[in-house]
Amino acid sequence: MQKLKHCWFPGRPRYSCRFFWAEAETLTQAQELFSPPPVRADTCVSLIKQCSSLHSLKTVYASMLRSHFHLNLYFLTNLIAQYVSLGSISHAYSLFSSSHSSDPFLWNVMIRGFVDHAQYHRSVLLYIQMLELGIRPNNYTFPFVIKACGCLRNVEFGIQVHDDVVEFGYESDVFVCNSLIVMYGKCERYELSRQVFDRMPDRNETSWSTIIRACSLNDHYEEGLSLFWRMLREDIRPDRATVLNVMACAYRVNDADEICRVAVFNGFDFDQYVHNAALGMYARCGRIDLARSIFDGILNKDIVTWASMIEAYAQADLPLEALGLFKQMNSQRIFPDSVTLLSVVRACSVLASFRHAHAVHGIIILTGGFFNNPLAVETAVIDLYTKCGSLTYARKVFDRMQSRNIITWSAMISGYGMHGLGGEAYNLFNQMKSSVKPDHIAFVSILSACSHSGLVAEGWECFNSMARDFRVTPRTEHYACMVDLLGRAGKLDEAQVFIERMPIGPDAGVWGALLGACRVHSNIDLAEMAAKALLDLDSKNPGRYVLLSNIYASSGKTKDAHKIRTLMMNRGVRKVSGHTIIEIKNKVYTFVAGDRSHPQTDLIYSELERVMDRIRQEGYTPDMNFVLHDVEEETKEKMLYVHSEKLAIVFGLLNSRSESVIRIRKNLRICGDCHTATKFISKVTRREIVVRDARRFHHFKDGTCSCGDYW
DNA sequence: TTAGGGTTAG
Repeated sequence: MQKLKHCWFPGRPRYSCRFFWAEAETLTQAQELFSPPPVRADTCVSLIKQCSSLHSLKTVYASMLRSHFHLNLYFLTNLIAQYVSLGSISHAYSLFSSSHSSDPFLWNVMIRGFVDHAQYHRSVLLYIQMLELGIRPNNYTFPFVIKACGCLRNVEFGIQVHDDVVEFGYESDVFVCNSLIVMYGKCERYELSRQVFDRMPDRNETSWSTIIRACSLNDHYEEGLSLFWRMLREDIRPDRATVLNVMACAYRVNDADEICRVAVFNGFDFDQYVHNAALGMYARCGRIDLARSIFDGILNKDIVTWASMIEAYAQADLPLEALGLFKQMNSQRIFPDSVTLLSVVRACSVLASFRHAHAVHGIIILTGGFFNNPLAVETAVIDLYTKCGSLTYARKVFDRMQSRNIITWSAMISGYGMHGLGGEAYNLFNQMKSSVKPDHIAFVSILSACSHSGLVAEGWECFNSMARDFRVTPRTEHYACMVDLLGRAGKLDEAQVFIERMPIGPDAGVWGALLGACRVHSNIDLAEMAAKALLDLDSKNPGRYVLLSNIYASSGKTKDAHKIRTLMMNRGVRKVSGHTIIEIKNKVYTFVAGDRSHPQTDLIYSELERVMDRIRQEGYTPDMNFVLHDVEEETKEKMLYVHSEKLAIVFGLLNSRSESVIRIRKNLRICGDCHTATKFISKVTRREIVVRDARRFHHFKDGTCSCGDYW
């Protein structure tokens, strides 16, 4: 008996067969019978590249072992590259490790292999190891490593690699620079992208394409467009990628038309990618009709075409159209991918219909999870259930998930926050910390949850831990959450000092939070200060004007209130009209203030009178502050009792079973008087009423609201 | 052996 050591065996590329024992004679016979023919040097690489399966590649590798070609660096590099392209990163790395080579070509292939398989951390580690071993990276190494930094959103390491680029003399290489532009763009450091672009001695089409992409990723749409026009003026012909990138920058129909003209002129009139992007572009420009005609004009609709149109409807607040299209897609037997499902889920979230949410969740289960990103879809379902009012279902999905990432945890934490369960959100946040490092959005979720529940100490604790424990630098949205938290809790002076001490300039969100707190606690002086900053920073937002006007009105300063309304009109800012929707017996009904369009109008109004009488007897008094200058967007002529919330609730009372929960959705924040009235209605009718407004959920039961009047 | 592109969860 002897132990086999160097036999070929396709399943084990490192030619050790320690689990097999055989007689020496048997081995010799077997080798003679089954050994693959030796490979020839002139055909070795083409043989490797022809392999379309791991099995055939392993056979070629076995032949190479017989000829000792695995010791040839050129052959080995090709072999590793082929293992990578066939998806076996473990075999590739095993061969790479055994080679102990310091050839940068080989290292580049392995670094690229990790990047191609989304193992960005490993590619970065390999790059570090390469430097430690004194192997010089070259112009091919940097694009791979820089891409990994961009995908990891690790700008700190990206900057270090950029330093290496300079040190090794590749700062003028067009491939390296283009990679840097993308990496900085992805890491939200547009100014660095632009710096690289401006300093490039030579640019190619990709340089223009990538800088425009960096613009769209960082919301610098105007700059993206102007770079595109400049590119055309410099007689650089846009390629498909440039057209697609600039389409993501267009938010005006005129620009969209112009880009389409350029696209057609450059021969992209029959390009499906460009058609799909154009569809999305027109939808973003508010022309859903044009988006639909592009959709209808595409004869061979691919999955992206369908997903883009469904998403366009969802974004345009047309959820029923989105769901209708999804149904049409299913009837054509087109299997949805995860992106389509995410758009469908988003449409359902807009609809806030528990029944639809349940149905869509059912469809997702029926697909058997045969789509590329189940984690994203399950996370979206958690968000969907929380937005449709069911924390119980959201939590069930959360608990049954096999893996969770930071987005999953944040979705659940936000869900608790939206429903006023700050304590649960805080517990879950602490639980999360042991498995996942919180990012900046997770902190927004928890700070906002603390703010909605008045958890001041917990909010401070989380805020202070951000930079100290997790190296997350607070952004303006975190400061806004803290101002909201302090302001709602009545600590207006503390909120003001907090703003004064901010290391970054307060934005509209921060001032808006202070203004909102001033409204709750009737502090007119501070409100004026916040509003002064706000009306400059966020002059197009109608809610800001209405809020300030309301503050003036409720403190008797009707002239000032009127002045603000006039300013708003003069600046051409139009109010968003408020509406409330309710779903009854599989049908969705929409109400606006003073709505008389419904067939049951007479019945609704007489029932409304009756309900209002009953709640008055219970102690309800109308809050007249909301009469002349209603909370946000409804016309001031309307009387309180015909607010859309009350009409929808009464409609629900008339058309649902007495034991069922009434669920309504308001597109803006609930009016203060409606909030009070709904508490009374829940008491006198003994009905549970769930209101989802633009900010959060309110669960009304037995005369109280889950928000504790803290909204 | 290198860079960029249509839909995309908190």
